Amino acid sequence: MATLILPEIPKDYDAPSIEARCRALWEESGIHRYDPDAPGEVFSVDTPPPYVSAAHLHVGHAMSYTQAEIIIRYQRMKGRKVFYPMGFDDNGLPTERYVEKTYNINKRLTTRAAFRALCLEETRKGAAQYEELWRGLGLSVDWTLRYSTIDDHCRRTAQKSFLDLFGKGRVYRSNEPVLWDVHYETALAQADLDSMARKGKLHDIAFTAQADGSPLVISTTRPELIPACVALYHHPEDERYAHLKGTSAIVPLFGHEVPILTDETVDPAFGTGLMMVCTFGDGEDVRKWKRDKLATRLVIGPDGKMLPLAGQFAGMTAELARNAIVSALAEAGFHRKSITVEQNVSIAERSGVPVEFNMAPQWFIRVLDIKPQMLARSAELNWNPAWMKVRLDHWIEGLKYDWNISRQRFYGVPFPVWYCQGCNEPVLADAASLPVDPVEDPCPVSACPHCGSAEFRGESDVMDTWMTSSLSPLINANWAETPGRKGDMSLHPMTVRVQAFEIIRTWLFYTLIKSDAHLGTLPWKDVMISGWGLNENGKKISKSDLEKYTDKDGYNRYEPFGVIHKFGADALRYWAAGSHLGHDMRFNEKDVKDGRKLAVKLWNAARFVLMQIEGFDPEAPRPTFAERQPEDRWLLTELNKIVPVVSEGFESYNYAVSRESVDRFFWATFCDDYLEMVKHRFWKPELYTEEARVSARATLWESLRVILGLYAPFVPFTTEDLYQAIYRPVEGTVSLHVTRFPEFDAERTAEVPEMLVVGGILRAVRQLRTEARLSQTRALEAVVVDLSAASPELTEVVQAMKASIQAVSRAAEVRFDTAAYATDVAGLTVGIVAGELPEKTPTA
RNA sequence: AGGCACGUAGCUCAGUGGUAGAGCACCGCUCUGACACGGCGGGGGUCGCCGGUUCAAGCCCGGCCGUGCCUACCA
Repeated sequence: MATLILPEIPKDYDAPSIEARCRALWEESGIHRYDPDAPGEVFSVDTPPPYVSAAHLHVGHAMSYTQAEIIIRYQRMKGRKVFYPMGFDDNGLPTERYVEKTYNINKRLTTRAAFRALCLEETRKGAAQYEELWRGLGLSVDWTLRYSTIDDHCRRTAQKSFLDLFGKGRVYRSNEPVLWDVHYETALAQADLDSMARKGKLHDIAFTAQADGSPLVISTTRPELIPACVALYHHPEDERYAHLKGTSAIVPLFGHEVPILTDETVDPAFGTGLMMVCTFGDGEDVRKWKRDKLATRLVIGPDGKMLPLAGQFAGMTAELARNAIVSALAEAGFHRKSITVEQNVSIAERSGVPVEFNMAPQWFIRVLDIKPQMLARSAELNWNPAWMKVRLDHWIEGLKYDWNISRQRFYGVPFPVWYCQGCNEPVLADAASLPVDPVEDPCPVSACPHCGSAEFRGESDVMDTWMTSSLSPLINANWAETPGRKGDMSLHPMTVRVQAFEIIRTWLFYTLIKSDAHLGTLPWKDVMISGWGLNENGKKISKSDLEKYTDKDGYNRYEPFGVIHKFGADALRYWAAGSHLGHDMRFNEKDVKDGRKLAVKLWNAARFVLMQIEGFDPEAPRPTFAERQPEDRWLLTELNKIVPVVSEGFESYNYAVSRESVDRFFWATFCDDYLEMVKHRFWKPELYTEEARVSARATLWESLRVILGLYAPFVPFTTEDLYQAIYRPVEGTVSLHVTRFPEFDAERTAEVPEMLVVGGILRAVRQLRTEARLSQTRALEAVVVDLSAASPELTEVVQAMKASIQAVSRAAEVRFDTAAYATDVAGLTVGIVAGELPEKTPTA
């Protein structure tokens, strides 16, 4: 059998060329492609479709996507059939605004189809940038499974979802007070709200009792809603106001009469204990309005300006009207006092302006009735980390409104609905015709089945963007049965949802709703929730962070392409694996340098191994484990020990535990100790048998291979490139990433107690060298071992390990004599004899 | 206001009952035949504070303080 000619590995670690080689290999070999017919269990991943128009990519994105991908690579190496698609979200306000701005177009002069074409074009550009980053990071996405929430398949799926929910009675249309964004002039869902703390003024305002003209003082932070006042309330047991029961009050300035009612939720201790209820100040007003059938007096319009009911204040913004009304009240003698208070106001997440209520017919998905069911679904899910579950549970418990899915915007997935102009009944699209746009497409029926009218109007509202993205598992599984689309319903439920924590209440919650409503199942078995990569000050990475901090090469510190360019993709990935799942992590370049160091160290360790094993034939029989040298048995045992630890870390999404374990072994045990020891066998052949070298070569060959496997999910480029050069010619597998992940070897578990002695002497000699100011590698005349206090067993071990002791000491001989320095082995003391310094420079 | 997470060496973070850890930074020594993007050694912490349980607590329990996030109708 011919000896294998081992390859030369370039001396310098060159990340860009390594990455280029690997990317080409992965692309050509198609190893990331999902093959439904392959054997094995499926591991499918529902990963966030980013907003392409947002395009502010930073290292935080790289972090969370990488954390998930590390697990995916592991699962692939465990032999699972990986289904890893990538989508892009191009619905919603961000895209609409972006395209409007970029092309400077007037939406009223274009059609949705034309607008959609522009969005698709922008999506294509934006997605290309994302794709380049994902590929650059080594994400093993199957790009043939790509989807875009604007494409026909996704629109079809979203519209099918609507039809199905309509058929099941889960969707309804109603003219209700809805949360309203006065900036973008659209309805919102509860999940689209944010809150903002600010200082406000609490005003005491006098109403007038209808019965006797006495003043009734209420406290309000929203005096501009006084014209909208429809009732006063007090607590039913508040004796101060008991006599008002059944009477009414006159609203100051505006003069209309409102009833005085009671409600348990009124806090008698707040303000005067008397409150006004308006159309509509908050959700509580809406609740009382519904329950007590109060009058309706809308005073704030869809654009946030005061309506005619506000009288002289009509046309003002609510903000302006607030001050103007207070002044008018003061002049008229109704204003009593004002105090400054801290208040929390609800704002629209997208526009940042305080939300108002508006009334318009909207489509809703009924969710309030299934809160307990959703909490049960939450409990069924395998949450990683487990404590993220309460975030969803709290959200579900706090839900107050059904999910409003109507948006009064131009662009998005249309509702597949027309309305009869005669009786206003909705007519739904045919399932077979999806996707449709009712603004442009004709109504599927020629006469209304209810009233016979032939006039129809297509719904011009579009769906909430989450209506589509909440279907990602069903988009992937081709629930809509789009022809030519990969994937089928055997993929649903998927294995794991991967996302960050801030979209638990939206993406995660809505997806649970959809799979439950459509199919009565969970959308996935597991969820993996990542934290955020923060800037150096521990804050969210902002746009200005991405504008500042640019170095002389033009690379921004938080910008992933720049980081990859400077340190390599593996370095950035390694950094990403440093935070425990779900925890935020501050980004520092110096921490990325650690990743770079690891990659370089791996490279050099591999080069070293190749140098030492020259002449090794990987296909020839190797010594059994029992036949190996003690150092070799020890190394293989230590390596074998970490394999289950690493695997269990990955299985439970705790990649950080896995990384730490491999790191400790690789740096300390393998490089610092074992490689240093094993050198001697090759450099001092006269002290060792050929069997000892054969044992070393076999051990180096095998252990490097396992190390590459263990590190493969973290640093896929470096490990792959080394695998290609060293092991592929022997093993024949196209890529390291489709080889089997290292497995625990039940035979390689023998402890090697001799190594405790050798290790103890190694540490002692290193210490003694430092104290004597000697280089660690300088040859010593002798290492002195004092066995006077040693047990017979210890003495025997020392004798047997004499060559190793000499090796780790780099000493010309081992002397048995008295010595003072205590090792960490009981009964064993050592010393060193430096001897003459070798002449370095030639003598004259 | 409630919930969750966090508070461990100058910095970033490990450490789920048994004598305080890593990396970076710092101070020495070392350019030795894988690697100076390296190696060896060292200094540095009353583990936020106060109680409790235990033979034993950074770790468990209670309370407080601080930070971040989530939730919340105090009009």
